[in-house]
Amino acid sequence: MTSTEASSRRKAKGYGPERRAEILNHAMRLISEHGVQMVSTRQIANAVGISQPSLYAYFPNRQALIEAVCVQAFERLILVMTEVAQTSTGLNRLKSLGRAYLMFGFEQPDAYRIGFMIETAEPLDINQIAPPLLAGLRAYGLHRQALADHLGPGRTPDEIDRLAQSLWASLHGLVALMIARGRFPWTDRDALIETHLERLLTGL
Amino acid sequence: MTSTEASSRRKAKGYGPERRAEILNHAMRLISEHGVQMVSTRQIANAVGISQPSLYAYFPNRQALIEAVCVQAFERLILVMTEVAQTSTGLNRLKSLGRAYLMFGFEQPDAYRIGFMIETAEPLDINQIAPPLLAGLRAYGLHRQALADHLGPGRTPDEIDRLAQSLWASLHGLVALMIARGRFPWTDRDALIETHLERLLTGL
DNA sequence: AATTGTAACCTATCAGTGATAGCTCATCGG
DNA sequence: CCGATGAGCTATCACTGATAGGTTACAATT
Repeated sequence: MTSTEASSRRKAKGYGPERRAEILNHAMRLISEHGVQMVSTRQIANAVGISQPSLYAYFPNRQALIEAVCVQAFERLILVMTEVAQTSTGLNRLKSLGRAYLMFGFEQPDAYRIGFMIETAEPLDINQIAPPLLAGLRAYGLHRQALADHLGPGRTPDEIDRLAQSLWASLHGLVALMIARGRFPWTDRDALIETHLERLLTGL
Repeated sequence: MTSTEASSRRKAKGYGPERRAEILNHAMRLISEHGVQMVSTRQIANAVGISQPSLYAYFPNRQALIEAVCVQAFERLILVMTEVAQTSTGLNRLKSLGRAYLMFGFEQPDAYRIGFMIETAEPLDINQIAPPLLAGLRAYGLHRQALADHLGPGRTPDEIDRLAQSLWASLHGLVALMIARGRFPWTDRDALIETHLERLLTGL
């Protein structure tokens, strides 16, 4: 109903970028509905109203399409985190960012899944930087910057990286595990979130 | 070279359980070499020296075969964690368990993926949970018990659950994120592991 | 207004995938 | 020696991601 089949035999030409965005939106919806493994290029093309090979005019292969979907999801988190980062400082900012990150995951599990839980392929070429990695770096960068600001000078970049990545991974772990194992007898979510943040930030 | 092709046109009959184990061993080797997504049922059957449909006499489908491989891997995790749990006590035991858990994830990423990262729509009924998930639950049980032992009496079960789940999620986060985002510029893995364990256990 | 070049789109097809149907023949109890 | 059993096989299915090459819409040029 919502996704109209191609009524005419051939879909009108779409201006490059617009059609690309159209493909991404349909792909994101289908993936969040059925899971990335269950969505084929033919299903995506059919939803858009074009033929399956036409996708390959916009993406070199299926993997690249999936990665482009991930980039969109990252953008949403970056927006939220950027806003939160401007409302506080120091340890409070770090905690608020963490809480915003967790809440984003719980409230928009589909976006979170696509952004952080769908695996990307191993590097084909070391020199080529994949877009999802760049988008992920931006989100992580906000978090790392907040940590660096709180810790103050006198820390090596490597030390900051280790702490930032450990903290980042711990935040991810709670969201990812609660999404992937929603049937597990978790304790009260809000209490668990506060315990998690409290434990992670003590001693910093 | 290592995997002998079927020399005769037809492979001699194998006694059920032995052939099943033979299939699992070849599948485990192929998966560890090429990754679970890159191994087809035909490749597995070819390595064993039987036809591809013959696999379906031992496993209802490919997913069941993969899960059986993971159960083997998980048995090793539980074995390692059980041994570790007996060689130390208190905080050291908790730390050793965490380290063993992390190393398992890094060394058996495919087994880890299926056990902890692939989402399931399975029923809550404990008797119908897929074997790999049960193995994961058993591992969590060892972890929670070690934490309870360390904390000693005077803690409510709910308090123990919150701490155990927060800690477990943090461990999971590091493995899951490093598996799912192998392209991210992580700091030195061993140093990151130690920093992670150190941070998670301070204050307990 | 007709022409032409570009590129967006198509159909047809490929090799490879997981899975099923149905035949064959090795093995063993009688 | 002979049937029954079942482990193994070949043939085939529907579907996947991807490629080759023809077709047509559209804008720019004449």
